Amino acid sequence: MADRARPARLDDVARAAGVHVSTVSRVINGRGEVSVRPETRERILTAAQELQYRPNAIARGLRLATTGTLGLLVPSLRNPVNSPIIRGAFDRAWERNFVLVLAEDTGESETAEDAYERLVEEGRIDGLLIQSARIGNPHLDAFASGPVPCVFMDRAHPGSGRNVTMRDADAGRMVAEHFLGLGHRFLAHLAGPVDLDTVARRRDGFVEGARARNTEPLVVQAALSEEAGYGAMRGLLDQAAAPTAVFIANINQALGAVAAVREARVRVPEELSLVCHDDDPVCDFLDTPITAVRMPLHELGSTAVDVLLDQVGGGAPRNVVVEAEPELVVRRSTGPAPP
Amino acid sequence: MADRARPARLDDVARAAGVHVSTVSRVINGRGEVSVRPETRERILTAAQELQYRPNAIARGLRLATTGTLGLLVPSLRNPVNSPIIRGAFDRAWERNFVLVLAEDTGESETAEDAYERLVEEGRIDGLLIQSARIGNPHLDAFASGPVPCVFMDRAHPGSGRNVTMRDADAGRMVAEHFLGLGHRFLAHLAGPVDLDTVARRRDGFVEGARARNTEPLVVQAALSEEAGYGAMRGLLDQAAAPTAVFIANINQALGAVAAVREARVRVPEELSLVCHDDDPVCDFLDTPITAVRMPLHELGSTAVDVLLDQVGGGAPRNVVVEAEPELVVRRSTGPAPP
DNA sequence: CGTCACAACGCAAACGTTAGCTCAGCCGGA
DNA sequence: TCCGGCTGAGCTAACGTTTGCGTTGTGACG
Repeated sequence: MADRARPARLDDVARAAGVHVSTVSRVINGRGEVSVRPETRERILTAAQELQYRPNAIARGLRLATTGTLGLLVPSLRNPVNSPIIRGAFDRAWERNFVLVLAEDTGESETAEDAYERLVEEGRIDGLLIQSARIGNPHLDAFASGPVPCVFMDRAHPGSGRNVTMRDADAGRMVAEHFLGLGHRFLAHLAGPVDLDTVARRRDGFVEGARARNTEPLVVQAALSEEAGYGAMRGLLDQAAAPTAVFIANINQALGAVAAVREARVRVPEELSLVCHDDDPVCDFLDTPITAVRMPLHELGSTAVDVLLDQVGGGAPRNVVVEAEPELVVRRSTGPAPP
Repeated sequence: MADRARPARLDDVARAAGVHVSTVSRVINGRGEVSVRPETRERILTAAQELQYRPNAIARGLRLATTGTLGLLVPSLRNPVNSPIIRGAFDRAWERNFVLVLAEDTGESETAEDAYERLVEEGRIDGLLIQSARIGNPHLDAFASGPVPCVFMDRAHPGSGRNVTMRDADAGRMVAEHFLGLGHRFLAHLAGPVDLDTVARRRDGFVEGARARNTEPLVVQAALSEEAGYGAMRGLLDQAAAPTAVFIANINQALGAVAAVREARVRVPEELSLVCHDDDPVCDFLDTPITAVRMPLHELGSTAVDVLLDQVGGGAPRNVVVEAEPELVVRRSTGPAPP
């Protein structure tokens, strides 16, 4: 019914209100201090309303050299941990009147550079969020010094001076203290690849927390996958003196580890306490629901957007650690140390 | 080092090559049949290369009234089922030289219309993908008849004539046949809300498959949540004559249902066989890994993009069912019927 | 009554592309 | 030799906004 045929332009509104386009423009996005008669303003506003006028973002983008769009480069749309971050970023961006375009860095050949070309060099975005940058990507520095502001979230890009991270060390420390408080003395950490700074910080916090009470935890490394978690946990259980409490680096490892524990018929939490980093809906529905540390992922996304927009607005790049504390969600996989 | 200060424009390339901008434009995105001397063409091309020229997407968008951008409206970034769809859409869009902007319809107040305004009415996108539209949204018809093409994926919008769906009925039928093949005679389906067409088709296929062998399955409805799955499964188990095989509508329900089964100390698959719709990494890591039907979600996303771009290119809207067959991933939760 | 300041708007040039039209040469054929 | 057609470009007007500047008209003030 409504003549959707051609969306109304500034000119249409101007004609309808009997004024010039420039006046309409000023009234519509003037911040109040435009000198225009109240009566004229009213006329313009109602005309705009009736014609359902919406400013064309593309034309405005061309004129203002700013698109109202942010890019989000994610390592994998597969990993469920990403969604709260994406969501957090999306929500805040939306709130602040920006839209988000997606790009995926699958790690294959040149996908990151391809994304960079398509988004940054073609002028589609005002700022770029890089989530968990693939470490060692030689183009990262180029991104950081490129024509549009960018911010690295979760995994930092060392030396870039524009990282938004979480209190990973506190998470590790928190888990260590939880274990120690339950009387455990032989702790272990199933760590991920420690060239990931986020993984390294978790480990450091855990180790530090244990040492503060004169305990040296065992640390083993494994990839962040189910298979690796399975293998690493088997290794731990086969030891002469097996640990009584294990902190697992992420949910995927944890799923594998739990399978290994089940296979070995070790009882949780009577004989072994488990904590997993990254809370996930699944944690609630394993045979024994697993205690997990919930990171402020949503806040990570939203503050990353804030920090980025600060840069877009002309602010200097800076490193930020999101304030929110990691939270330990205690379920049934942790209990007092065996006697 | 490279003077990122100001990205090269068409004009810069023209000056460098000693020709007019229009010639550069023609050479750069001409499809070959432009009449220009090979020598000139060469000169332009190398100049563009040296200046690292990239066409400005915004300016081009304004001129061509086409943005090279597609919108993706998703119901929730939380639901993990969405990610393969998003990924599929993203991949194909990227392949076909489109970028994807995200919008979330949280279901609160006016988020869908808000997204519509920001994306469609402000002219940011050339087409809109609507994933699992919230049923009953009064604006859906407006979307369908709006100024930019749109396509509904997964959940159809009845009568819109632009739905991309999967072979849901075949999925249901396949599960029924699997059960029947194992000798089960008392089947049940834990269905979702059947006002969702996708849920209804699954159910119909299941029922039909059972009836084809003269068995009338029990169908109960519950919300697509863990709690509802838990409750519904309790109800089934409490029955005088409990079913020996249950087809569960989605992964969330399944997690709740599995918890109920565990609590009731019913052995799977000895006493009860379970199949869950929607395969998920979790399925592998439950105490007894659960047989699931894997839907071609990635294909759903990619063909939705194809169908949409067809419309964008001027093609008439149409309904499409993605060809790929649902696949039954047999795990340990299904076995022969108890004697 | 002349001048001046200021309010209230119009004009036009940009932003970077693209495409229809124009136009100068040049070659071939009558 | 003249004309027509073709090749290889250039010119220019858009696309829809924004904004610095120019131009009116009005009231106040000396």
